[in-house]
Amino acid sequence: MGRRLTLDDVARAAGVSRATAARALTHPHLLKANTLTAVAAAIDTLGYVADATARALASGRSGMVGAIVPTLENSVFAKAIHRLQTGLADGGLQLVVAAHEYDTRNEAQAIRSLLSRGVDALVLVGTERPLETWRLLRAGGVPVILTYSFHPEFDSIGFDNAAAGRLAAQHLIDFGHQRIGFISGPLRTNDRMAQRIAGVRGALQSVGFDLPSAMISEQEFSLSGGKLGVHDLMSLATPPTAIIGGNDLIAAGALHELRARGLQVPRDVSVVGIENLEITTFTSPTLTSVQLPTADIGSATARHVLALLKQEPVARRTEFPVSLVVRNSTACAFQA
Amino acid sequence: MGRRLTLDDVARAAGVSRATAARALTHPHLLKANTLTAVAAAIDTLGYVADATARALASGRSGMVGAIVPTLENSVFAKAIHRLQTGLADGGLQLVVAAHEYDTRNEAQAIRSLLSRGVDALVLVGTERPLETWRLLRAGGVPVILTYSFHPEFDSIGFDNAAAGRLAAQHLIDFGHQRIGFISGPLRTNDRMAQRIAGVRGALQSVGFDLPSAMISEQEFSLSGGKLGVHDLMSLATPPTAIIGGNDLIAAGALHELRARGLQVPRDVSVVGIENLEITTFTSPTLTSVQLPTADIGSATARHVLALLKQEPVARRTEFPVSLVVRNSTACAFQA
DNA sequence: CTCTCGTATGAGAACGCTCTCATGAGTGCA
DNA sequence: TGCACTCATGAGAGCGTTCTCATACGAGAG
Repeated sequence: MGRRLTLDDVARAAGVSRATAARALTHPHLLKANTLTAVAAAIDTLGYVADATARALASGRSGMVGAIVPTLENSVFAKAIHRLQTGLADGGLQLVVAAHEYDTRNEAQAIRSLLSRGVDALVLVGTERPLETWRLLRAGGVPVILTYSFHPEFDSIGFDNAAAGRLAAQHLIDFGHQRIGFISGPLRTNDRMAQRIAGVRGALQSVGFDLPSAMISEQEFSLSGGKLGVHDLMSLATPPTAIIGGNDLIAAGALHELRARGLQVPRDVSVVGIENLEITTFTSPTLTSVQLPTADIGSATARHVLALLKQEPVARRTEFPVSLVVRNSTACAFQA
Repeated sequence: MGRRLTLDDVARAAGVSRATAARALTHPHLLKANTLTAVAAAIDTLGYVADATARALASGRSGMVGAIVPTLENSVFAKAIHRLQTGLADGGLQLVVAAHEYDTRNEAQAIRSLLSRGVDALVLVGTERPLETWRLLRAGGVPVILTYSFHPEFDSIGFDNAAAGRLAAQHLIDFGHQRIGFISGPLRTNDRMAQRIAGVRGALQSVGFDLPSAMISEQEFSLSGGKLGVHDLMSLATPPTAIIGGNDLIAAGALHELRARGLQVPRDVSVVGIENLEITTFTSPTLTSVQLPTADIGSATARHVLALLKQEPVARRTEFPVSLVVRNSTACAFQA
């Protein structure tokens, strides 16, 4: 196949210098109309495609954005990453992804790897990471965008996780519930979940109740996680009258397990989810849930990165609202 | 912060030439033990990190692998991509992802973009794409790995989609069902779904029945898709006595909608899903489903790419088995 | 004691682009 | 007609590696 086509080939074919051919690609407005078309024609007939690597080396911009998430298997991240990718692609940027699986060492490793690759921006999830990693980020010389949590020092795009917890709890409190259980996802390196718990606890405490640690069951983000969580919580001497799931999958699993145990939802136990996935309308009863702006985070992050790289002004902080969607899994507590 | 640290800095600090410093990184066995340690020490104290871009330009290998999937929002791809990414990372490779959203033009665009980026390998889904795109792939000069489908010309890793359909259908046929409906996912640019349908049709035809096109409802890959599909199929003059969902989400949605319509599953209608997600054990009744090797495909693809780049011999074709997991959503057909 | 070979290192040319600076051709004004 | 100025293009030096080729140094063979 001969060697790769280079800009020199294009230049020769178009009868111009390499510099001019290059300009046709990167600064077309600097060229006279007919030289531009000549170069364009040459590019077309030859089928030339610029080498992004060489371009990156010479320009110092790679056209790539790195994103490191806990896992792609969780829909909350899969959806956001999907939107992020398509949004970036529209702006001509490529997305490089990595999953750290809730391990800060993997994350640090991935950050190093992406930085050495020269990504133009780095998208991370959450704010919980060792000092050394923060140092790495500051020294990276690359814009860092934090998602799903907020940080005073870095650009952040997310929502108020505590409010999500508070909203769920307040709804239950309004129904007269005092003993609320929380089935959380993995808590290791997961400030989002910690904040949701804090929100629930705050709501309870503000009306004189509490969320003791026995009322918190740490599980996987899955239907089975919800099931196991119910097993935990309902085995307590004084089991909760309402349960909040760390996400909808957990809540749906909890719903299922409660019914399997012969308990009626919401008559015996109320259940609230967080995320407001499609599944909330397919459970029985349908699941009250806190709507999370998952897709918004992805597209807003894409827009943010694009603006940043175009040197356009951007808000350092974007916070999307959360809201409660009431369905049939919640009702008044019947006091014993 | 001063300028970026380069190999020359390392060489100077270690008192060797740049070539030697470079060798310490890429061909350490060529160096005398003490020069190697000297360079290693210099790298360590300076905190040098090689510039992957420059390395890519000079070596012709980028250390990046491109993957283009229809969407990351479908768990079948999210899971495989997750495994692919972690597998590649273990081998020091970075994953660049793109989603084409079932549009071949987006896919071609993404392929071009990734090729220009110099990815060392390209992972694609399915075999349905315009001739021009195939030409692009052949001319790309980069190993291409096809997943979820097989192709005689390119390395392929997947499973037999027709068998998945056949397995589901045969199970229903064994239960005496003759009129089987299929609620498929999007059919555009989706040979996997077409093959599953072909498998169902083949099984039916081999026992003298058929799968008329009226018995196929094309929907989104979602719970609602299943719901709408049931709406379609059960409105027929002679509705099916069994329904196969293009994936588990569709099947679960169908299950839900059938019950909402007062039909009992499996007494009145049997339902089979494909993928065997966790949700199959949380529906009521639990959902019979065809187990797909989703995660296997991701990790096998990672291994395949790694072997390919190390010039190790690899099987051109890897096919994982599919199997039927029988649960409570299927039973004998009651003939009218 | 020379000749040859192998091993460890150095020198410097790529890799394919971008970008600064220099140059030449027009343009408008005095 | 000449001068300053702008606009379009060319020349060539990087960007930070890798890799080929050349070289220096020992060691073993004749």
